[in-house]
Amino acid sequence: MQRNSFKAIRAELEMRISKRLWLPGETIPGEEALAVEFGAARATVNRALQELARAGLVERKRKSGTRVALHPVREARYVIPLVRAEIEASGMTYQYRLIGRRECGMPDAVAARLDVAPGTRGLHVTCLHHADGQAYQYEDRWINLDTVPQAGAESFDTISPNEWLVSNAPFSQARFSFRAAPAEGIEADILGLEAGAAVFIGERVTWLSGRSITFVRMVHPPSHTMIMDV
Amino acid sequence: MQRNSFKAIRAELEMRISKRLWLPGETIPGEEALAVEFGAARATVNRALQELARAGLVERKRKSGTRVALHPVREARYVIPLVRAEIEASGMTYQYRLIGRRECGMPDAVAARLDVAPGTRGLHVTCLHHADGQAYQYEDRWINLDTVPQAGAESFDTISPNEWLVSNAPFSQARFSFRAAPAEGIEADILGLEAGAAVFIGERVTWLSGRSITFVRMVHPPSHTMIMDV
DNA sequence: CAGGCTATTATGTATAGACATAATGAGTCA
DNA sequence: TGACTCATTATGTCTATACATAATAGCCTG
Repeated sequence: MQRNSFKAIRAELEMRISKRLWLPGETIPGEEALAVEFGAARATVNRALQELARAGLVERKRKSGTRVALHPVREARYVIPLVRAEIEASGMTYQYRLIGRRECGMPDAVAARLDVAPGTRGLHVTCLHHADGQAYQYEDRWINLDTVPQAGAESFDTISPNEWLVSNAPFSQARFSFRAAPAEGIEADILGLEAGAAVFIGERVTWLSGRSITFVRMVHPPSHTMIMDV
Repeated sequence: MQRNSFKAIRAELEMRISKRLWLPGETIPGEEALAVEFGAARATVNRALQELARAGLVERKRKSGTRVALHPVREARYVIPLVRAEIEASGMTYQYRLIGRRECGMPDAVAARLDVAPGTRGLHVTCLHHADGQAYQYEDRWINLDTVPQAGAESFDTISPNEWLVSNAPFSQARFSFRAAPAEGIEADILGLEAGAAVFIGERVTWLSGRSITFVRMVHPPSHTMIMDV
């Protein structure tokens, strides 16, 4: 790593912030000044600062300058899972079973999540992912056929919509949510749980350049733990 | 947005990928060619492509070029929460209550998580975070006094260990886990839930350059949803 | 033909200079 | 006093050029 590379500068600034040479809330020197200090071009310092801002370590505003974030927000990485890979990576055998597949009007709640007019037709697919013969995840998915019309031609008999979409419908934005809830009706039946058992529910909506792709609800039995490393 | 800005170029390329004008696995034109096509400098195209690569839509390799990702493995950002900020950001009033604070030997399970000898002394703090008067999170934390001795001098009467540590003990690594579980004993009592209610449990261990700092178990009542945006 | 060297190529990074844009604050006018 | 205008300032972006670097393909050598 070069002495004046944007990476070196970024690392140096990161160090000053973590060692509290610059306190949270404090305004740090401007790009011009830092460029002089590091003997680099302003564009280089700019790149380093932009990355720090993206990482949440500093906040930048035109005219007022760059300040150290008050609560140095760290970001964790969470890799969006391909269920099959997730299961096979832990040495278990993966099995997939399609439960239902139907093209029909979306319920209002789903249409709202996908930001389409109420009643818009979509593809509704439900299926089950097994790990070593045990139910691992129940997947309840709606696909927006306006954005992913090719999905209409897919049976999902042997390939899960999770896997198919990963390969066929890239996305640029996503919103995840996770929560605990008591198992209810169909979900409890399918997962083989008693009603009220604490299930782990993940929901996800994905978008590509402003157009919604899919909304999925993933239900895991109580033993499931989601792990994230930073 | 300018016609030839890196954002416009990024959006156009994103569109071509989403509309499958360029198929997954396909090599797209080089920076030079795209620069000519868009009437922009190569650096501008480079910036657009780098962002797409960071977003996981394309894969770039020197000499071989840029290809549309086969399995767009994307990583989500998960911001490590400062409970108070999280609550206040949603317009609710925050309230903190210390439940217990004791310096004593760690249970084996905790010592193992913190990677210290069984029986090592640590600071055990339990407390409750309220949002608009409702129990929001029960926090059960062990602090490694070998790495953070200053914590021993802190009463945690008015400032939560979460907040204190964020400001006083930076970390370099962390491992999170999340799961759903039935509420048990003390936790159920404190959160005012019936035994067996589905609670959302987060656990986190943080480290600074190979030395463990703290292990925390955070229990949320069933209504809680954790949201993550990409 | 194996093994290693070399030229080629596409991306990666740095630079100086220029102009764009948002936010601020000072000055102006009613 | 208040509302408006305008200059100032720091960041945001773009360009043209140059050189760095990783990976590949092909060539040479033993």
